[in-house]
Amino acid sequence: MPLSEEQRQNMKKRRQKILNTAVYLFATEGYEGTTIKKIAEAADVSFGNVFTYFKDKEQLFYAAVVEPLEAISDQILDFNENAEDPLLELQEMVKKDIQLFAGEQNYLTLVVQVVGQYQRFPEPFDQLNQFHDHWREKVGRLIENGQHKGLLKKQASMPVATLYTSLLIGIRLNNTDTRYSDMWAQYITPAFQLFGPIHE
Amino acid sequence: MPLSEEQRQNMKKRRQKILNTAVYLFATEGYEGTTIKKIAEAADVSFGNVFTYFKDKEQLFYAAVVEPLEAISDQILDFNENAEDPLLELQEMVKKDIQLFAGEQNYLTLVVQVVGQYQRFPEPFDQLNQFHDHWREKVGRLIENGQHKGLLKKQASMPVATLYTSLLIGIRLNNTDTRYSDMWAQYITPAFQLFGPIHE
DNA sequence: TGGTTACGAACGATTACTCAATCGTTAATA
DNA sequence: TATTAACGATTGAGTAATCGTTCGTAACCA
Repeated sequence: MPLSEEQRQNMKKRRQKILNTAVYLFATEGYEGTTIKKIAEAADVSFGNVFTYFKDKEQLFYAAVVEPLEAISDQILDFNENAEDPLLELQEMVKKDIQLFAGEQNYLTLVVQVVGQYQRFPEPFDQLNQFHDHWREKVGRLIENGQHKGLLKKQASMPVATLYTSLLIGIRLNNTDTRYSDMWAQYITPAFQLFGPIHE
Repeated sequence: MPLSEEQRQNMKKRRQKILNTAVYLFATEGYEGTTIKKIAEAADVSFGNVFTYFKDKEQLFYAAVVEPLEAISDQILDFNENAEDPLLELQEMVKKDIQLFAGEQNYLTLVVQVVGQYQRFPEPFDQLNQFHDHWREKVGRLIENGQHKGLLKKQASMPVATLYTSLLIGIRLNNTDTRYSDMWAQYITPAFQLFGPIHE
């Protein structure tokens, strides 16, 4: 006797609500600081019901770190490393990434925790690390593209790519206020300098 | 009957040992993840003795965040914003800061936690924030110095200064391995690009 | 009625913190 | 110098509260 489609949808929504609440609480109160009781109350769900969707606290944390990553990684990797005009592609990438990082405060705070305490969270850290390597290498190839066309200063590409991703997570860390998203716009031009553009 | 000088020295050492242990454990295991019992064992001190030096866990955490800040802030602020050759001063500053951030893994991981979860730790965050403002403004003045001398590209100085401090904490976050400190050297030159140096 | 989700009281483990007892050192006395 | 009284650092068992997890029961739907 299978469940009705409506019920399966409701359960899916309920699971997602728990997960979103968990992301927020894990991000703002840490792993041990976040209790199942708090999550249940904030998600308007009974205490025991959390365990029907997630085996235990550790698995819930893992899901909170890894599941949102898929949605975000698609946006971050959405640029053409073989662009005809790599300078323009870089500039649009920077603009897009900065806006993205400005918006995603909760989740990125959670990411910062996992990366900062990677010894405590080896499994979710591994997932983040894999994505980070992909990302950095793709950025590195776009930089080399620009260098071959004589539009960027010649220098090792990977350190620059690493500095770029470091810069993004660093800005997120340093800007506690999300509200004034105008502030973020002023970072775009100077951040672009990092790649060593050659102006004629 | 006052304590002898030797005893007061021993107590000072004991306090410092507890504090150093606390920095390490808070950094690697988080606030709630770090128990007084763990700290006492790791510092080779009895459980109850921790409370003779620190009123409670919260005060110990505050001390672990704020006390090392004084030693580090002196090094970070050690540059001349009115230097005759601001380009050279900037370059040396970058080199020094990157080396400093490469070495101080434990404490900076703790800083990342406080900044990332600033709502949970308002008092220590406030201290970090005050120092950060000082630092950024001093860097900003050095940048303006360079711009007035025609050595740096004209642009708003504060966003660049903010990007610089963001970059530093971001590199620390992205490089989990301290051992290969050679790696850090390769960041110096590209990071310097951020300030928009004008080469003739 | 049969089967699955939702619920929350109960359980053992662990937490921060207290406190009465103990230990080590100091300084005055013999 | 040897003895001892006294003071404060040190100790860890004890306390109340809270944690993650389990599980029997209730509620819901096909």
